[in-house]
Amino acid sequence: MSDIAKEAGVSRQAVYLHFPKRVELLKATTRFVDQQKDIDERLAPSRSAPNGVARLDAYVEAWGNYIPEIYGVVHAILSMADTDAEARDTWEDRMHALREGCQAVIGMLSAENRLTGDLSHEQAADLFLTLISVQNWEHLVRQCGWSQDMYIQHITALSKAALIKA
Amino acid sequence: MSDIAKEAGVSRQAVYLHFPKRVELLKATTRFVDQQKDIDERLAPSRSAPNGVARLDAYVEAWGNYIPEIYGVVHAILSMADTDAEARDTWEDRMHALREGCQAVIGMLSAENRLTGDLSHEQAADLFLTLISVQNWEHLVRQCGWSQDMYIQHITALSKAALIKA
DNA sequence: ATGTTATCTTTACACCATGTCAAGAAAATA
DNA sequence: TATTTTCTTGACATGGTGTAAAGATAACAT
Repeated sequence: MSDIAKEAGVSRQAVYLHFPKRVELLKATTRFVDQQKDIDERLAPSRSAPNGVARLDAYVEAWGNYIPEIYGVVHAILSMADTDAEARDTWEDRMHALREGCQAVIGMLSAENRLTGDLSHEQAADLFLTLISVQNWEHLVRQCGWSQDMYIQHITALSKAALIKA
Repeated sequence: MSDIAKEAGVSRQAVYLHFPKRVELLKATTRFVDQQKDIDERLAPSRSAPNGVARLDAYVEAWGNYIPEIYGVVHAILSMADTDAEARDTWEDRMHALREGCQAVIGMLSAENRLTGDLSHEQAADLFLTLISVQNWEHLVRQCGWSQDMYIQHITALSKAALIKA
């Protein structure tokens, strides 16, 4: 909080005046970034995709390329989630929103009879959500040094392998 | 540290006497658990597997079933890794050891010409390591409520889909 | 059994981050 | 110009990590 105040050229207490708790500041930051980077517009191609496979492609690409934009604040929230219930809730909200996108992909695949047989819709969403998690991005891109393109390409392939009927 | 001392029926300072820093205690705990639960023995079936696919199966099963045994202390180390360089090193050491197992699987698959063509050995190890990460276990088993069996089964299938030639 | 050493307890303190509180200055607004 | 909002300054509470020193207790060796 001190560092942020300093960076903003304002006193530490002024920050607390606007954001009583650390987690409030982080929540407000995500709201701001989501609006600034226009997450909704980025997801539009997925929503208007003509079929399940195209929808999956567009979804992984949109979300996967959004992760680096929000990684900083997401990481901060995630590191609070162990001890702070509100941080946990904030993260769960986002995961819930992301899961809805996953379910839309899965529903479309299922309607086209292209969903793999060995998964319920719930399990498929769990697995899809796991594959596109921030943690996996962090590992591949930040730890292993993969390029953003390589990441998108392989996570897409993996998601298809997991969800789509052979 | 207070809680641990209390649980151990000893003063807080007695703990600091044996483990000067929090991270030392966690490192010692992992060493102890590894020895107690005999991680080496658990991985033996993978090392003696007759072929790459069997080795992959055995590796995912051994490690995947080991994760819940060490999750507590691993989580504690991981949550320190952001701020503590030694915690980061400790975790990297373990990841390095895990990666060697991944590389053994990949090397064997490659020797049998069963490794997928669109991945270098390094990339294959990165991807394999990502799939069997503690974070993915955490998400599927703890968050989504998957059974240990279901987790092993699907992560194994996913690893095969990612690594093995069609 | 006695002296020595290692271990543990008690108490106190330093440091740092989060969060609170109150008084007054500065800025915006009516 | 009066009022309200915002910001600053400085002080304090809390909780966790880590340090330091003095004395108690246990284990051990001769």
